[in-house]
Amino acid sequence: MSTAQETTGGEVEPWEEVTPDAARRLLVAAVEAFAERGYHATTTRDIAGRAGMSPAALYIHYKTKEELLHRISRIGHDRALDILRTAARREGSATERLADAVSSFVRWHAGRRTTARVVQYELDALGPEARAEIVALRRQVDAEVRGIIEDGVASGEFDVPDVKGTTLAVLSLCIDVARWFDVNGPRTPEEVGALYADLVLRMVGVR
Amino acid sequence: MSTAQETTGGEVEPWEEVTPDAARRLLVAAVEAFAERGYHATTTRDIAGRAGMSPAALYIHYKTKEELLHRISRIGHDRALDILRTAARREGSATERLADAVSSFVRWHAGRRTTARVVQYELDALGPEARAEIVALRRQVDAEVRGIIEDGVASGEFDVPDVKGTTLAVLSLCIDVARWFDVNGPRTPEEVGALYADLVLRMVGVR
DNA sequence: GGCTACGCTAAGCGCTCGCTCACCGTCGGC
DNA sequence: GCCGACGGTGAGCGAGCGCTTAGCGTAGCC
Repeated sequence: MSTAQETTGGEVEPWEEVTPDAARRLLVAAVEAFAERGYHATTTRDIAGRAGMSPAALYIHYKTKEELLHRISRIGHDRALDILRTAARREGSATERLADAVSSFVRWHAGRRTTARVVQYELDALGPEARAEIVALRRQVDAEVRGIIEDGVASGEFDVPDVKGTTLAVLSLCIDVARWFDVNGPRTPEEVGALYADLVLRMVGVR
Repeated sequence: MSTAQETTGGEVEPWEEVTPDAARRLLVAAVEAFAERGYHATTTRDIAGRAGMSPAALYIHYKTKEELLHRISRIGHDRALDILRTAARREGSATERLADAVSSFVRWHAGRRTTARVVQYELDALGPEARAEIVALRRQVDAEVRGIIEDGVASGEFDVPDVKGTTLAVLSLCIDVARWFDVNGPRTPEEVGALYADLVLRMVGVR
């Protein structure tokens, strides 16, 4: 069942949209470094070193260290939003769509934990304009999940007194997976996804 | 309904165990700075400045910047564990104790969000020995919550197929409050605590 | 009133940071 | 075979970092 190219930790790296090759290698190195130590504790020398280049090479492909974070955050949020949209807009009951959304969203946060960690926890390191752009994407993420829950309430599948609060809690639960998930731990991303889908269905009152 | 001394954001600051006064002022300043910008992005000059002192004054009371983080983390974890222990060991059904534990734990993460943020998200900035000490406290936190859930399963109050996984999810949900809670937002810590207690009872299958 | 102890400051050390610049090897087009 | 474009390097700049040190004001004790 193995597919495509794999890298550290068995994660597939789909940064194919980043070209040329050297720019992608730098970006992947930055994702790893930011995830491990955080944006502010990561040096440009460390990033360049992981990519097998001299410190100056970074500035051929990126204007600043912050631009690297911005690009990573943008691509990561696009991917996260894409995952939720796919689940939200497929055919099926609200129950099925919510379970699908949560399990795939969680699988992403667990399986691609390094990326998710940077995407979810390094937002504050962005400047005002870049952050505003990302915050707009996050509002769309919220809207997709809220939409499914509203559908389930309308159809009578769900029993949810506080739709906005429950949406927040569901997303919060999924996002925090990126903080605690351990690639070498006892659970696979698929197992966590299934467990969380079940827990979330309970939260919305599916009997 | 206002009580005691208040500081920025309406939070009560109970750092009374930290003496002398200058050391406490520095520590409170560090909590605010670490919460706002993160440990690595905070300078010792910034901390001292917030406390109304020169940069060198910090080193009269603390050996290093890391010692400040260690003290904050230690006191914060002690407080968090204390909150959970109190709820876990009171009289009452597992349902009542779990609801109490979650609502008070969440109230702390929301109401004292700056402290909680440092405690929960700056762990990696500690050195190996300090981190090991804190990790031991976190295992006790986990054990308290798992204990209540196990009690509920044993008494037939709860229906939980995966106790360890559910414990993890419950704690994760509560902890993540420190990431998103907004003091100027529409919800009070009490409201979030009540909402989350309800959601968690649903997660453990209380009808 | 002299003396010590203590809390604090001004100045600055050594270092590392993000980033720049002058230069170089390679490779396709003519 | 020459040339420009491109992707890369080595060296290093100015700034800001964590932290130190010499010295100063004040309060308490004899």
